[in-house]
Amino acid sequence: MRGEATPRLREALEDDIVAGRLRPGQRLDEVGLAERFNVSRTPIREALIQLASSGLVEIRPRRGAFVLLLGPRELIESFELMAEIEAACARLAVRRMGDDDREALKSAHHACADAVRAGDTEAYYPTNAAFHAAIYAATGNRVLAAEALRLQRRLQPYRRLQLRVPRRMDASFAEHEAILSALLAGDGEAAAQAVHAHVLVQGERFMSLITALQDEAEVVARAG
Amino acid sequence: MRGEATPRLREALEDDIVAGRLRPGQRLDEVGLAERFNVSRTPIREALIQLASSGLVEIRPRRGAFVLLLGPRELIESFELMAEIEAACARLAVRRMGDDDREALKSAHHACADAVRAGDTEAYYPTNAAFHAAIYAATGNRVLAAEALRLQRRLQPYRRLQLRVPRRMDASFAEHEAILSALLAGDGEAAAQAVHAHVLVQGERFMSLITALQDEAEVVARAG
DNA sequence: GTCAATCATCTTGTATGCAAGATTTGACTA
DNA sequence: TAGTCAAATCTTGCATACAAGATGATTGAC
Repeated sequence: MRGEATPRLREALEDDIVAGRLRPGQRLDEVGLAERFNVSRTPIREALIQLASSGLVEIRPRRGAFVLLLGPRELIESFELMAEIEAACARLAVRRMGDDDREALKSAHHACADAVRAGDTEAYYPTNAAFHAAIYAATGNRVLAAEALRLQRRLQPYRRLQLRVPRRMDASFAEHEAILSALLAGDGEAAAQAVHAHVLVQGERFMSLITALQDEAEVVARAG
Repeated sequence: MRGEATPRLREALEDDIVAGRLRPGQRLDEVGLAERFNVSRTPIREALIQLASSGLVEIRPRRGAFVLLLGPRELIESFELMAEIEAACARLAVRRMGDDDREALKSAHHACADAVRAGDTEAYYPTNAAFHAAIYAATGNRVLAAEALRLQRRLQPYRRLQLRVPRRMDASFAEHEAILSALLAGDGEAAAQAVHAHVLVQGERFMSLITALQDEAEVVARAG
């Protein structure tokens, strides 16, 4: 049990945030978390600091830690950044991917297809994330892939809301199909543009959802 | 003491690393740093964790913290990521920058010119960084700009070595000039390509320097 | 009855203590 | 003489303690 508390806590909290069990805006009480995980405040603090650095948590000095709540502007900007990075990934992937990368892409796409056929929105999140991750990996650039993954996780809580939009899952999957064919056809520019649009459309359709989320989170923040 | 030890320590250590006073590969002893800054190990640890998350320090569990030493592959990959992000910045900057952004770019460029005219390599680092930062800011996307700045700082210790190459400063400045004209002319694609090449060339010319640095750092690591 | 100020309480930020793993040193053996 | 194993030492990781700022409640004044 010695020497692995902090990483374990970081992963547990990260999962809670990414999976939506901890909502944006919610306060993260050090003592409460320490009791819940049966550790002292020290490793909790260290985990929170790491989460703050990776952009999932916001630490306000002397006021505590909160699940990061991105405002409308920051959300749009984050999705724009994500779109640019994923487009770059697509361009590089076309130039460098090997047969194993191609297989991984197809396999991830099929997993998405299963979720869509089953109409299982909940199952679509991870398969969707895996499809995008397969593109990152196909670049052969681990630093780039790690960076893309970091941003992906940061936005995951908000994507989750996005997919509540009716028919969004089907539209998303159709876009995946276009991306995949461009990638396999070796058309880097087409793949880049398709990915860019695919990511950006999520950010642009957010405005109404954001305000709803903001209200919701403020209630949570005040209640907690 | 007041509640500002950790941020102060983080900035101090970050400056030391970025400025090259702490070398890549060097060990960062918690007790030693605590004594040097007259604080306990706690804020030191928290600062180190933050630096690790932002990619300047590597923490090996139970073995201590070290100034991050990027290997050849990671360096190449990092510069490629930087090139992609800066290219995206250039594209967006062309579409969105205002007159104040244009002025800031010109002003930063003139500061670079001064350093070049004086042949002052040491003064060129910050002006060069400021010129690039002006491009990030001109995108109007703060999230993107913050991300670009983070990567810039991460690579700063290595850029410093890069500029030791003879005539590199002049070549860099000439490339800046091409970038600036493309930006001011409103040619996003040209600006993006110029920036991309400008950043990537630094990574590609590194191979010989890297090995030198690796040896140097290993000596430091063993001596310390 | 409402607003403000002060005081009690709670929470964070830093210091210190302690145990377990890592490193180093020294002795013993091949 | 070189290599290996073991014990002592050092360092980290977590727990606990304490002080200062933030929050909230209560009381007093208007």
